[in-house]
Amino acid sequence: MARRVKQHSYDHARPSVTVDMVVLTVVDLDLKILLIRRGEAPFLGQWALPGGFVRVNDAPDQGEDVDAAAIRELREETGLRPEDVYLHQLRAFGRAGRDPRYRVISVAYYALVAADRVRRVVAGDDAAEAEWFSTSSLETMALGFDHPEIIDAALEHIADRIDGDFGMAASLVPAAFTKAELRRVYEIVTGQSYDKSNFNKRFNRMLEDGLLLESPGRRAFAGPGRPASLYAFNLSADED
Amino acid sequence: MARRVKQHSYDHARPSVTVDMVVLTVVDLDLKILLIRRGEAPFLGQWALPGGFVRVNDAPDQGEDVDAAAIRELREETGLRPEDVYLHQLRAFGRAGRDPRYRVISVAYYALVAADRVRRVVAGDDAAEAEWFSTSSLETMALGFDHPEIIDAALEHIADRIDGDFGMAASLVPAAFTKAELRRVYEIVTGQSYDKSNFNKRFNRMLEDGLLLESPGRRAFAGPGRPASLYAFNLSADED
DNA sequence: CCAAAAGTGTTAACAGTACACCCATGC
DNA sequence: GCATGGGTGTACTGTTAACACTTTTGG
Repeated sequence: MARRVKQHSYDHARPSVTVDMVVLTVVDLDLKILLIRRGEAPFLGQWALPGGFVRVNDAPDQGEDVDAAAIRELREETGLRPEDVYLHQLRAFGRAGRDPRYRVISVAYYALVAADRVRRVVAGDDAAEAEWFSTSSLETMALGFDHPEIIDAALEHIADRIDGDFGMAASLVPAAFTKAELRRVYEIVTGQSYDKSNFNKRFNRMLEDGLLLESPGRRAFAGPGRPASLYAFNLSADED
Repeated sequence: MARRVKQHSYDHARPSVTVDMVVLTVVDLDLKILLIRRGEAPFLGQWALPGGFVRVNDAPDQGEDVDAAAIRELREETGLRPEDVYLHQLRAFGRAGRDPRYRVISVAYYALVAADRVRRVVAGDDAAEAEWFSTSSLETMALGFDHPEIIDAALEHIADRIDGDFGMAASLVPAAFTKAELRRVYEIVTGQSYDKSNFNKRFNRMLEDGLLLESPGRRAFAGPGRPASLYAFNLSADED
């Protein structure tokens, strides 16, 4: 086994590193994911996750943080800033052969965003088109790379954690929302159904604990039934 | 912004990618972590996490999977095989400057292993020495790189998840163990204390559910008190 | 009045908590 | 016997789950 590393040089081959973004929003009682249609090989013309290379160099600044690359890609492809979303690193995906061209290791992130904060969807410079798809329609699509695996892992991770992390639900709901809207977000993300009364009891506890605030007297706009009260997350409160 | 990627070549700079291993075991009522004393720059002579470069190339096989690199490093530095441990990817650490030499992105893994499965500790070819340290003694040590951050993230991740993942506790306990031994593992990993009676009730439920098996009639060896019964995890049962 | 959606109350089952107590063994 | 650790029982409490019910709006 050869000695691999000397003091200020290296003789091992390096992989490319990318970030892949699983950007999700809830709209029309459905969980939607942002995909881009690839404008380049490989998988030209197929849908795939937005993302791109982490910009690195060896000296002196070494380029951007991997987290910064995720934030940059998010802004380039959606116009969203990190304070508008719940952004979290999922994990690295590093199977050999996952990119047929050359060795690429990808760090996957997911971003949860409320539908009313989605301003524009801009195709980046390696994307021809961008579009929101229902996550339930993905099975029939031929996505590029190992992106189906990344998406599945992200959806499972989110479904497992949203019940214990108010920030996740908060990021998927408009600034002012009704109890029913919040409940539907939980139902859509986890796939479970939540009893209205029992959910409201949890909701009321969060109000008492100061995690939620009543949005001043206003009510949701007209529909067939009784108008609902509006609430907002208390962003200055600590969770738990 | 320049076009970056053509069909079968690339013109962007690449980072090195390493795996870092947080290898933990419980011994003497303490959670211990395996560290190696670095035999090379940077941080020569300081303690750091075991790990090494992911071996990649561009064609045709592209080298080893990142997961395979973690398994290889584990075996090289501890002699442990993946079936002897609970091995899990934590996440990627990719801050610029985390390695002072050149740009290195690291994928961190943690491995939980029972003290009786630890056979030997072998220093790899870039490590001079290897030793187990109490995790509570790390604050006073000057570890290399961003390894304190990685270790903190791993310990927090494990403490948050061990209560819901029997596999983690199972990997930290010998093949046959007593209720008290298992309880102490939970206490040491989470930092909480568990009421003996209440823990036994959970334990007995796991017995009824077939997740645990009574180890035939044998008893733990001598001490001042009453000998305890021995149990084993039912590895063929599905968790939940 | 009726339909639809918001919101409340009631009950039983279950799991977690805090204890007190008994059992088996070495010395 | 007594100290030490293993093991059980009980009463209290809070949370969840299932379901029935009332309230407020538009048509």
